[in-house]
Amino acid sequence: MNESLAEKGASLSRVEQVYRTIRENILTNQFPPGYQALEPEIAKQLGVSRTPVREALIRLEAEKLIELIPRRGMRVLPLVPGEFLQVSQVLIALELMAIELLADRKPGRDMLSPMHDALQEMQGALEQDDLELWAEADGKFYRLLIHLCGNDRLAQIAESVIAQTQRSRMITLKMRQKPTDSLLANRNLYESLLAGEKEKARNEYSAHKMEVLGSLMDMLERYRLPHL
Amino acid sequence: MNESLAEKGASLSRVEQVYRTIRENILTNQFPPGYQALEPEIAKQLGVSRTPVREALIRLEAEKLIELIPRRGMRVLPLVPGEFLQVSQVLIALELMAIELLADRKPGRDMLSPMHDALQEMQGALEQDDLELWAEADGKFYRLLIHLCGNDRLAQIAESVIAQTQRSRMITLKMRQKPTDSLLANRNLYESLLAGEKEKARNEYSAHKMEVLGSLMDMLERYRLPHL
DNA sequence: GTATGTATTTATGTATGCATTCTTAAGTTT
DNA sequence: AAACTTAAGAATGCATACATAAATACATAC
Repeated sequence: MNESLAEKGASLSRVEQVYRTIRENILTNQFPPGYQALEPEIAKQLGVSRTPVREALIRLEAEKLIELIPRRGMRVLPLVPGEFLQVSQVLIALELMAIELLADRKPGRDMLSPMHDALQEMQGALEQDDLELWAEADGKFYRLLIHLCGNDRLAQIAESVIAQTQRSRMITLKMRQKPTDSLLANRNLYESLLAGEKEKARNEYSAHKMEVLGSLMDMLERYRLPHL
Repeated sequence: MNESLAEKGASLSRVEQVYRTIRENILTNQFPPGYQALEPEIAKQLGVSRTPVREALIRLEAEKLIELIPRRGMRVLPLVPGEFLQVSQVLIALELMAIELLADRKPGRDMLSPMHDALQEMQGALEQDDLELWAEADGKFYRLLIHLCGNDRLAQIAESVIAQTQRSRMITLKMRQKPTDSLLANRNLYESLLAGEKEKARNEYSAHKMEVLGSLMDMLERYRLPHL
């Protein structure tokens, strides 16, 4: 698993440290979907008492990253395809709003420059055929969208939703064909935002995302993945 | 405050009971925005130890209903107008998606009948000039929308967002003029959904909601409400 | 009266204790 | 061998204990 928390910076509360550690383990798939662990187990591993572990688990459960089952401890929540679809739809809803809000801010080149950078990264990754890198840049691009729109609450909720699908993303990554079209779609989105063409941005995003999602769902069915 | 939990049905865990009690107190404004209370206080009031109180508070904090400040206990989160706007935008984003999803399901009269009932209730309330009743029916209408769209995750997140603005709604209720136009807009939305006219439904909803939200924000500014 | 320093109180973060109840293992019966 | 019973073990839910650190009260000095 992970190192004991003993050596970690003592500035943070134990709960916070436990929380972060477990969360990280989930997002990096070290605790894969379905992984189970008991409170005392985790507590011993991390060298703390059950109390902070418990409180951290409650937070993680509220974020829908795990579920707490009496007497079987925590269980990393797998996403069955239907759930993956639902979570993705939520994210799309939020990103659509983010596009709307960002467009309304009439952002200049300076404001959007981080997104431009992300686009460059995506292109670079594509040229090197580095899928991982591409995914990272793509993720960055949309995360920027969310954070630049000016609605912190939206950003925060979106981040939580992203966390829930993080692993799935990594898994489905390999199932997709080369994401050349995605780069193009993102470029178009970027340009539309810069030009302040709200409707265009919305439509482009919507069409592209729905299509990607649709093909992804097909894949899941074809490969009969029981969960993500 | 509230009755001790001693007499409550023992079927639920203490954490759950504490959680529900506090949540209810917040939503009904018995714990108004800014209200503060210390863990030991709450524990004594409810007749339990600090442990379940603590765990309940963590959950409420995750839902953004309260914040936990070291040494000052829990504090019911007030919404400054800017935050109210943001939360409302999130809800709009989700409801827009719900409309899209529901429309795609090609719902028949039977499926939508609860929404129709809510419309009737709104009309009745309007005729009796009963604002409270109207608000309740209006809330029911949109909650149905959310729950009928088939996306449970969306519904759940939306519910949490609604909870955050519940109080604000009740307060701003009195500031608005008679919501005749809202009834009309809701009727139109209902009809469009029934007719499967997705675009129309989206646009109607969007236009109406944005307008109401805009005028509400104006009011808040005019009346200089510091928070909700 | 204001300011400074000290003592006291007390809320919190975390650990530990304990009864309950589920799980699992062992043993027994058919 | 399968099914049922019973006993042991252990995780949980909650209560309690305790050290720490902040807040408050109080006393003293200016």
